[in-house]
Amino acid sequence: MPARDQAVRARYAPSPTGPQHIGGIRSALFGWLFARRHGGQFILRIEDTDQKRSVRGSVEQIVEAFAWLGLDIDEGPHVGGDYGPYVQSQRLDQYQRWANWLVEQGHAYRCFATPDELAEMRKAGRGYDRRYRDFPADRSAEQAAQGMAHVIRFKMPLAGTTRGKDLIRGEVAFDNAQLQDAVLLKSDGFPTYHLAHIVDDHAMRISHITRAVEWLPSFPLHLHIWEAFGWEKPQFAHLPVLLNPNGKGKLSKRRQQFADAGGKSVPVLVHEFQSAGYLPEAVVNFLTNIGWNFGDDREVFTNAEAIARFALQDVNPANSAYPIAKLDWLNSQWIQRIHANELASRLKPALEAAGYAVDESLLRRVAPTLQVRLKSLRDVAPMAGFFFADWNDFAAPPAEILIQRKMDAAGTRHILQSALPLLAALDDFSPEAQHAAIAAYAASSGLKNGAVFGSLRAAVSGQRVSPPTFDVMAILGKAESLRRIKLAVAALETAIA
RNA sequence: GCCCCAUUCGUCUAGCGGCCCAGGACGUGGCCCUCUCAAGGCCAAAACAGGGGUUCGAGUCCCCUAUGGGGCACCA
Repeated sequence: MPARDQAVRARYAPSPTGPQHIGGIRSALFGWLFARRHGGQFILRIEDTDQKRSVRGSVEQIVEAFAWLGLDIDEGPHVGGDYGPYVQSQRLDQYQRWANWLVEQGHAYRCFATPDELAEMRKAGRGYDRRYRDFPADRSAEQAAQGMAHVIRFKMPLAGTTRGKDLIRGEVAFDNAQLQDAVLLKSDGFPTYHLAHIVDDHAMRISHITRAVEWLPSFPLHLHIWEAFGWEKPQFAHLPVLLNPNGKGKLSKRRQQFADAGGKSVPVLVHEFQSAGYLPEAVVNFLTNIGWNFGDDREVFTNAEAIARFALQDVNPANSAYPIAKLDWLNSQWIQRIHANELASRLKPALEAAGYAVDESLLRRVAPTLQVRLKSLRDVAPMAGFFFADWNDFAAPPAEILIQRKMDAAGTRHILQSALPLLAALDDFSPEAQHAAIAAYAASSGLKNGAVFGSLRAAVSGQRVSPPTFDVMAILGKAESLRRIKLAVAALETAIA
């Protein structure tokens, strides 16, 4: 059991195509957990060899997403490292040099087929027919020297079977006759993924390639390229992917509606989780639990706890439907789990976003009452926003809020008027003291607790749903609580008159 | 069309030949607790895709079929 293995280096190598998608993050997370488990490094490399698809600002978004989730990166374009640059468009000379080396060694060849010719071949049903595979070397070099447009293709074996070891699936086998002579270097001098990632993973000493299953079909190609270079191969793990919540198709890149998720808009981009009020701890916990499990039936665990147990061999090879409903539960678990003061500081932005000017010491007193009743940080505004509105502006809520079930205006007014002197008489205005006084009143008056407590709740909070009434009053203070109750009494007077 | 990978409750999963008339979790339903909303506790319904093998014994191994996912680009 290697607690430390300096040789372990895993990486996340996304294309900079915009906001970070949760599917990509999940793949990255498994590589990250693996690296951390073995005391290794986790590297970020930007694969921007397709100029058309690159989106400005993507790197910043990736870095922000990882920072928010608490996944630290050891080397990358934003932090540097010994094996940079970590952006492929800055490594072009490497790819060209190695592509030419493969041609010289006879492992690859120049292909002068035009786009029209290729379209023709595709139309005919089969792929590229390898027409330049045996093109004489001298003519090939001559045409290239004349500046004739060409790509460099890899010479795949024409027969036999290629076997590879996948850490998750075990041995996988492919019939070489099915494989094509893939393009390594495009006519614009940019490499394809196939060439670039191998040159980089070798140069950056990557020990374990963790990537999504869609790469499995090109695994044999990559294996042959590694062999052609004569480089020591890393280990491979092809990770399962996330499917839409209904299990149909890969999880969509775009935010969208899913019937199976109750018509709710399902978050898929990292910033959507943040703005929806999910805790990063909950999001990471959620993702870690898909395709991998803690091992002792525990569902709620920290990153550190997961790291201590993580193994790629334990990853479930099957793709999974995106179990988004579980995230709400996990989020509420995490909201209960963090310290109340920590919750307070995380709640502040949500309140401010809702337009409240937040008094931090007040928020610290309110936070404990919210801990068991928030599913999302965003729920704080409807539940407890009233604490942060200007108290001077407080107005009694309408009668339909004040009057509880099976009660009328007169009865409600009577309850509030009776409570007033009882509360006023309390020297200790703690929730417990209030509860004792009011519960005694309810019992002696023959009223249900619900009717009494509910009337008070509505009077002081202005809401039907709120944190526990006596907690609310304790936080508001005796004077403010009494003032609000009197306001409610007055409102009911006019309702009756 | 060809190739690859996968297949346990609605969903996420445990299970690596006997400990499984299949366990946990979310969700759902019920009960309890309860000042609202929650949280919490208890209970319930709910699955080994189908068919062949191998074996004393199969959810676990093999084959076929079905279904799902992915790939077959000068995208990654």
